[in-house]
Amino acid sequence: MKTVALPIRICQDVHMKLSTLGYALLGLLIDQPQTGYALSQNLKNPVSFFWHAQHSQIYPELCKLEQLGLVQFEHIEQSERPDKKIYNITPSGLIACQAWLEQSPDVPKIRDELVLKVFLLRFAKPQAALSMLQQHALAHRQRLEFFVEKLADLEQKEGSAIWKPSSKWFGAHAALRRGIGYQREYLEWCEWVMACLERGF
Amino acid sequence: MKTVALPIRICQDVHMKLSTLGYALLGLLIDQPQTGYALSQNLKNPVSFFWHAQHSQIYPELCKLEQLGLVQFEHIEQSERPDKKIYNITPSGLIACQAWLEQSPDVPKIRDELVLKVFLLRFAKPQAALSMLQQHALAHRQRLEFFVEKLADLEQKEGSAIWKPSSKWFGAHAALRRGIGYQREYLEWCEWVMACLERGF
DNA sequence: CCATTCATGTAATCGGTTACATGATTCT
DNA sequence: AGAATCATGTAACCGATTACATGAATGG
Repeated sequence: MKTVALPIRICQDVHMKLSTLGYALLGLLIDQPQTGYALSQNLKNPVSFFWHAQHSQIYPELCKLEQLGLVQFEHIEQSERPDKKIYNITPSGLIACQAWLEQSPDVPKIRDELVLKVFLLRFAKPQAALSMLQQHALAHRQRLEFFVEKLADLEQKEGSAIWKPSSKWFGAHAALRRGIGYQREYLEWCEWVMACLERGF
Repeated sequence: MKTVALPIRICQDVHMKLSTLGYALLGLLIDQPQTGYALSQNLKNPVSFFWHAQHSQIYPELCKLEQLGLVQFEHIEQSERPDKKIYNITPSGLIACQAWLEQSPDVPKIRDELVLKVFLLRFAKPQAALSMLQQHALAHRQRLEFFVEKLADLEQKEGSAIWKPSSKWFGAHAALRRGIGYQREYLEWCEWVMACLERGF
């Protein structure tokens, strides 16, 4: 039996599997053609409270998307800045991203170090456990405040547009609401655990 | 050139860094000496709503802990079952685990595919997005119900002991409360997004 | 003088998943 | 006859993080 060397396959198959990062990049490129650098800024703390990535992951992923024919780039020479590549999404990239958007993802399994520690709480000194929890609760409170501020900013700038699912700002609005709900609930739980500890053994 | 075989280093340094899984295993071994197999059952879905691992990760990790002197094992020969190794935590293992327990972990960065999809919602067909969300919400509702049932079981079996931080059941109680709060909040958010979609564009 | 921004990449390593591998016993 | 339980391991792979590498311009 003989195998034939296949040419690079321009993949228009909607059912192929990309990493989530790949789809995230496609999604950001629907909005705007941009460089890998700009994409890495978009996916950097704290703008992305739902997905993040380093440039060292983004550049190779863009190469992969390009080889699959899901994005294209234009090389721009610059004199005072390093040259750059502006990436565009292709029609098949758009189709692939939309197909992904319409599939319900698996419910992610939680892996949370603090919950693990609380599970093992009885093996720690109560005082040390309490101050550990206080520190952690503080971090959550700060994140919560950060999200609340961001939402207030967005509401002020964009007004009622943030409520329309077709608007450019709905996505950020929804993500911020998720972040606020998550942090608030987490904080309440931390306070519940601390109250149990203070009520005593 | 000749290499000299170094003796195995028994590490008593409290400040060394293990993976979270390593500490999880140590914590479970404080409770009870047990085999790698039993540990993998403990860290298997759905008993662990906060940390999980496969046996292929657990066996090598136990070797590492043993080489560091944090656990020991006893080889048990069996006739009707495969031979097994029963692991025990050592005094330095206990110290290392307690030191870890008392440190506040970094607040984990959320990486949630559904939130990413909702962020990009305007690029999907509204009908498809709605049914995707309905499916996802259903999965969260089921997990929520599962946790609620588990908590009811625990409460019934162990009574008021689950409220004492020093009790064996407090950890599971707290973890279940966290799971319930998390799923409930998530579900409410899904419903909010769906309501926005239904209210229209 | 030093840090930051723009801009792109590679290499090493780590944590985790999936699959491969073996093999007796017990339950359906 | 086939699946599940007990029991232990290895190997390949993938996604993500950290560090290495370069280099000009701008701002404090």
